Amino acid sequence: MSASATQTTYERLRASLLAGLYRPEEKLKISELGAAFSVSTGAIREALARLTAEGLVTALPQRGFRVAPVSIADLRDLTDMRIEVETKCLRRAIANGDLGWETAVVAAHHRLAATPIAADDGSFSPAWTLAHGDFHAALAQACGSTWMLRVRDLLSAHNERYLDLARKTDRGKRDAAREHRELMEATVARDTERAVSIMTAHLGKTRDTIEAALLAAAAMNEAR
Amino acid sequence: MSASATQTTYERLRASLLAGLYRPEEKLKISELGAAFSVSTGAIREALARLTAEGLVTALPQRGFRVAPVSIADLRDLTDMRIEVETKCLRRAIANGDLGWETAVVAAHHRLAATPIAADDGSFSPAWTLAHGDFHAALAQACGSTWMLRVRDLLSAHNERYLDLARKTDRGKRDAAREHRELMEATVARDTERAVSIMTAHLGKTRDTIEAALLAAAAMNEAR
DNA sequence: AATATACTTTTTATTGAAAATCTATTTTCT
DNA sequence: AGAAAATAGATTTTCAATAAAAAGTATATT
Repeated sequence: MSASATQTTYERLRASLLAGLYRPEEKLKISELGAAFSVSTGAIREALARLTAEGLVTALPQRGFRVAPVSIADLRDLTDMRIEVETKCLRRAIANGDLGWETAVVAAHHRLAATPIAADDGSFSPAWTLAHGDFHAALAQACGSTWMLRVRDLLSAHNERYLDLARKTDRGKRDAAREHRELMEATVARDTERAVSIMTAHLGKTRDTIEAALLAAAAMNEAR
Repeated sequence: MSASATQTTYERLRASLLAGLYRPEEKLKISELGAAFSVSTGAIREALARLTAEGLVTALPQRGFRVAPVSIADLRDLTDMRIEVETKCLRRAIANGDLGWETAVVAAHHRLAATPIAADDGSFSPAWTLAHGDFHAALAQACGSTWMLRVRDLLSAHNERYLDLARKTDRGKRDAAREHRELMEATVARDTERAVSIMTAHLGKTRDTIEAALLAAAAMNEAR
């Protein structure tokens, strides 16, 4: 095995979290996780410590770890920030990006467009989720700022968690494929203002969709 | 003891790191740290894991932990990002902030202005460093966005590390006290554009000062 | 019936030592 | 001499046992 156990445990746990395998505020019992991943509690603890620093997990001293909570307020705040950062990245990438970057964007879009959005059970397919994340990452990549990309990654991770919560709603009511295509086209055409405006609208729509899903879920819970 | 051992260890280690107690790229030996803080390797490991997620420490699997490197390129990138985020926070804070916030800004400035900048050995005094950090934090506080503040904190932490590297240079050549006072005045007067422009200049000057110090240090190393 | 108290169980926190891995040095061979 | 291999030493990683704390449960008390 190349990487260490703690490293792989961290990655696996993070992936599970982003895939929505655990519900928000659910308690993450160290020994259970250890059993599930078949590593010692030490490794789990270390992974959880890192996830805590990322904000994906909250730690209460002497009281263990929980999945970070979600809320509509946080989603809105997160999206505001994402719009700031993603558009800033996009502007800089369009200004700085070379042909290699352009090619990567086109490639990532092609893969995204060719990947079926829905899995058998009606939720987002994992392949689509991956391709979608990669496409957005590809757009930002040439921004030339390590710090911007780092913050972008952090925000994306948190957004992915929300995306997953909304994975059974509203799909198809919006033409996400078209939004992505237009975003790609404007970017490759180096039409900065158009690309930024599409991106802003795209992120806003995503927020609205998730918000609706969260409200629907809350209403369901209310009427249990 | 109120908090847990891992928690306090994390905080202590982080403070040491921000205070520049360990040099960039210095190896952080787990057992040594354990002896220094008199806790077990597990606690150290957990603290280091969190610091790794924050980017203050780098982890090489099977090869331990090191203090994150510094570079002029990173400083520039960091400062660019800081200017983006700090000004965005400031704009929003000036728009949203209530009297309580205004009061906190004035108070933080008063403390900063009244704290001697230099310690006996000529470096920044810890009290000044603290007051300085608090003043800048106070300015941003009312921005109304948790995410923005979170990112701001992250960037500030990294900046503090750089500040410390420059702590023996150039102090006095610039009138930081005046910059701070003008920043406070423009903010309290709700003069957004003026405050933003002072902030931008302030962060830029800080970067230049640190850059000069880094170059000087590199030259010294060259000619060892 | 509601609250308080003592007891039990579960879970977290912490430790130190064993196992695995790396680094530097020495030795061997071409 | 220079490269490859072996060895020894140091360090990291992992683990499982112990201690401490919190949560839960049942019993007693007001």
